[in-house]
Amino acid sequence: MPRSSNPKPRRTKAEQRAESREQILDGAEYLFSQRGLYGVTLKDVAQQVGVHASLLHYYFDDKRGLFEAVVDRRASVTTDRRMEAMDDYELQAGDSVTVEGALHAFLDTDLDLYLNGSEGLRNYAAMGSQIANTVEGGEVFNEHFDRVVLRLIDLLKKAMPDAADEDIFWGYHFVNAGLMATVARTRRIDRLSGGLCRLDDYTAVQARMAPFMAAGFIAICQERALARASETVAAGD
Amino acid sequence: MPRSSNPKPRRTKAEQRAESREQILDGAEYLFSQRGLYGVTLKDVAQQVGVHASLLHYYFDDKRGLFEAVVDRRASVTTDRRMEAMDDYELQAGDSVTVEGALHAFLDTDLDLYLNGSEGLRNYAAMGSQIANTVEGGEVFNEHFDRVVLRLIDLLKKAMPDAADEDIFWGYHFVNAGLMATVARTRRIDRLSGGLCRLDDYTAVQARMAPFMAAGFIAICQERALARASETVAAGD
DNA sequence: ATTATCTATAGATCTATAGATAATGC
DNA sequence: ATTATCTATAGATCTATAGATAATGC
Repeated sequence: MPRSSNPKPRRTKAEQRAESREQILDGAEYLFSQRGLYGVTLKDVAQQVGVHASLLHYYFDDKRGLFEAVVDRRASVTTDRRMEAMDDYELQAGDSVTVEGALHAFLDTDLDLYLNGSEGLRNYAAMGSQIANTVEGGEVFNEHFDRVVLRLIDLLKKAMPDAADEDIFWGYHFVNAGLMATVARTRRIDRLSGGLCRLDDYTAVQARMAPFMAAGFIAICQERALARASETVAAGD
Repeated sequence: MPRSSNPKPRRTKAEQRAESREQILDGAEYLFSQRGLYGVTLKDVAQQVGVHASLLHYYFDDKRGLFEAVVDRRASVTTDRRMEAMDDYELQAGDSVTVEGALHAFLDTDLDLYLNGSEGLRNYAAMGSQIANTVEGGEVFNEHFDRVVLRLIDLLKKAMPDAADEDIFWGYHFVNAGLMATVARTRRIDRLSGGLCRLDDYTAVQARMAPFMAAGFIAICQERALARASETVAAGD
């Protein structure tokens, strides 16, 4: 029942190729976001798209090739946008980079993309949050994300020059967790809150996430800095 | 190579049954934590444990039965412990419940259990964090966790009587995300930090998580409370 | 006599490939 | 003539079941 039944409009082969690839990637992205990598068979994807299963092999060789193509299609687009947002912020903030500002730059681009973006982008994000937690699948994503993370950490160090690296990394751990859980869109928060919160209410998330995380950062970085200071005093040097 | 080759010590049938069940559950728990629900076949589990695949059907009927048995074995134990910890805290704190205190009660029991506990418990937690993000698998867990969550929210409302429910739920969303990401134990933070942070360093996590999240809560609850107040003033009533 | 475990196997499903057919491109 | 798509099928793997065998329990 997918598969348009109206007579195909004339297309060049290149167009046809591109369109078929895109449709297959869309279908795979959607199914992977629902059931993870192993929960989806090539046949499922073919059925979802409305093409024959062997066509997936024609375009993507094998299952791993298909998965990597799904990631490659989006990864550079989204990471580029985030890098840009952080570059812009740094330029604009000059010497007065703040934790909250850096986090807004880091988070809001992604939240906007994944909560307000196309259905494909939303599926991609949900897929990522599910697979990034995986031992194997995680690697495919992390190689794309590492540079974005290190850029954020760089900004955070500027905003908190006295903080210990350790504390900044721990803070990042919590930030990333919140981001992943949000774009996963499992709607648990919707259910728990009885509809009071809606996970894809971008404005609500955007208004709370950076401030929440910024306060957390400042708390642990200051607290630990004080603890270190008093240890030094107690040690007598 | 699993499967002890030394002559079996004499055991009663009930003991044998219990031991076989446990071993199968351990193996399944481990494999599910590594590759998720769909990434593991019954044959994989049988091989891991060193028994014949058909034995899994004998004990657990089918794959879903096995999965549910894995969850059932741990779920009530861990949720009971957490409920107890929160009850104890409330009793001890009396009228002066704090956000950080409530979060310590909520988080540290779990962190202790899952970072310091037996290998089985650690696997269980990693499995949960991976599967809770899933559309299907999530349900199995959430039905156990809901009461723990609502208990925490109850405590948080006591600590912040002026906060909007909405803000408390959003804060919880971030807390839970951090907890899940921590017990998932993918070691991404270890890699990113170049070994500076270790995800299973219980003391490090315990010292930072509740303070981080508490500061976040207070930030968004106060900020939003102020915003509501000024809206009211602006509206003139 | 009952229960735990293993053997054998049916039937379904999955990945992957070879080769046929249908459409576009010169 | 080249490329996109489909048909047919091999071979592997998976779940599940029936029935045989080995061990424990009276």
